[in-house]
Amino acid sequence: MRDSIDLEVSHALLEWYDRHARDLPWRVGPVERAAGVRPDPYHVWLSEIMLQQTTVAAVRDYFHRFLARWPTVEALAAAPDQQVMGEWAGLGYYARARNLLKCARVVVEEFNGRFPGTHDALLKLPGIGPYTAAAIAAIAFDRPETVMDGNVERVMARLFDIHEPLPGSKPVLKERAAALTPAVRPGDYAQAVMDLGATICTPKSPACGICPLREACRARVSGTAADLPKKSPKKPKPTRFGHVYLARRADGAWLLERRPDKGLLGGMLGWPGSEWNDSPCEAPPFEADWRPLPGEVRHTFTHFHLILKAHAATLPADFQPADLHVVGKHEFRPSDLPTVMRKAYGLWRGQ
DNA sequence: AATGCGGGGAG
DNA sequence: CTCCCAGCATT
Repeated sequence: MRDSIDLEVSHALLEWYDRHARDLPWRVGPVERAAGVRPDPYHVWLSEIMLQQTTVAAVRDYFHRFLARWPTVEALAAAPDQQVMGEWAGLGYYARARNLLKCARVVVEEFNGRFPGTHDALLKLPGIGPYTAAAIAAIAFDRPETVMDGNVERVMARLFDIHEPLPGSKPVLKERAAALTPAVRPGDYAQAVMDLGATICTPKSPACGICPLREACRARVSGTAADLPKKSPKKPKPTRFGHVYLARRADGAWLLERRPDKGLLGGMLGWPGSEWNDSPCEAPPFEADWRPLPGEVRHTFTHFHLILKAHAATLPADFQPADLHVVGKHEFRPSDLPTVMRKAYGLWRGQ
């Protein structure tokens, strides 16, 4: 049951949000919102998928490009897979892009192009988990759902001075967040907590002095805000090594592989090469006059560091190995490549 | 409950 | 360097 403290907190947050809400491309302006205009579910969904484990700054341009190229969910559903993967290239977590397309096609084929408006129905769609289902239901459909993301976890841990480390504390944090979720304007409230976490209640050196919740915050009283939430220690990242091979034909075409859908960089284009192991092992995809490119590629993935040596060769214009894609000189866009592969191309350009 | 999965910005 | 980000799918 909501007590008066809860009401005070959610009211203070909404009031703060009305004055300080960030102007984000997937939001409707305050004037429209006051007139009862809801944001487009397609825009909300697209932004929420992009924002999974990704900062607003990184998402902004991608969101505009996707919307310009595919203005509706029908347009996106009809897009060729490789176009969508290419447009997603550089944003990371490529399973999101594969699930984005799957989801768009389900929405078009099974829901007549309209996103379902309940948490449970949204949760069944590809790429939509508990957080995103709650966010879309609250923001686009005005449902009183409680969103739980990294921001909300941090704000709740501090507001209630919870010292139990994540992820064990998740149920308690969720309970606290649910108790604060108001019946009115749940979508604005959800975005208010996340805005607060992104701009005031930040991971390091939070701006407690200007926080709208400073009176209620128990961690501020204890002086523990900057140390919360506590997290269980994480494993160190090993370093792996490998080789990549940049083959260019005399006609300017490049030889690339499409990586399998499962696993690292799944579904993306990349240079053929060796496995990535503890020790480097050369593995040219075919016989050629390979020359080493100066320098090396250094890149860090979620769970390991990678050091790549790159090799280049020039081949006859009619050369075409069976298992590689030939990408013509004028179709080849480095921006279609994931970042590590883009870095390897950078070595070739800089040679 | 643990693990795999990108990339960039802040400190 | 380390940490974190509007997490999800899989095992």
